Amino acid sequence: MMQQPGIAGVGVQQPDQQQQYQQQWMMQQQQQSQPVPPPAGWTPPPVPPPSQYGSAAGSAAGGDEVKSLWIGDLQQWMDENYILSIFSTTGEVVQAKVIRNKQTGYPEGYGFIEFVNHAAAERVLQTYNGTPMPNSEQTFRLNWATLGAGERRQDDGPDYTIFIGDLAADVNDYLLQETFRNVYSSVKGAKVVTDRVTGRSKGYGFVRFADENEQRRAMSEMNGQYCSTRPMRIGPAATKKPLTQQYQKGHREALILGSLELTPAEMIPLKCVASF
DNA sequence: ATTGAGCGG
Repeated sequence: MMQQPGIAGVGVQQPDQQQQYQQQWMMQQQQQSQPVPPPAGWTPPPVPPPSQYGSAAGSAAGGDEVKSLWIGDLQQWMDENYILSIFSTTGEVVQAKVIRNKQTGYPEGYGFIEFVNHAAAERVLQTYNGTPMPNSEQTFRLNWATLGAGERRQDDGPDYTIFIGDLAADVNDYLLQETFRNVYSSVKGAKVVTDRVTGRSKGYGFVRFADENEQRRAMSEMNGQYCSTRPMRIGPAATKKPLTQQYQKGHREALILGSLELTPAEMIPLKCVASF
């Protein structure tokens, strides 16, 4: 019905073609260690030079407004030209950047898109986030670029998160979020966990609430309810907490045990580790 | 597939 945004300018490939591209790419990767060419059949459109706006426009008026979006879930062949071809149609993109590993030169799977102003960035965020990416079976994962420099994400207070399992393959962030937001007003966001390489859903995700009571209610009320074609399985979210630094999986168990009860005999090995 | 995490220059 409504026209899909973002596919203008880039031809949509059939799924089997897409598979071929990916296979081709994989084979190429085994032979060479160079950045990846775009899929055959995809030609980057002409791109306006970034210098057209430059840094002067950035600080000219309202230097504190956030004008950049973070984009994630990028396939390795999705380069700056791919991004620009999608978002530069309005002429409001200043630059796009794909972050690459300094050693290997390979894309890290995310990037940044800078716009002429905050409003332009917000339009793109609202329009494209969660919609299909051209030449891909994934959907856009966009967010404000705020963590590095610039402003901080708004502090609405703590998040109360639940775990959602048994998700159908087609459920993305947006659908998951809307499923809960239709019932609970304090839903702050949702995230479906995807495979870094394939971009496919892993079948589970998380929903964050601002209100602890709604979190509790959702745990019982939404368990077994349908999202897309399958009933959800809801559970408590594992603590994604500060978890001081280097303590990882193996140690976390010991830490959790330590916070409960430990016999003196059990304490000894921990003390030994800690003393060195 | 069943407990995320990906924010530079």
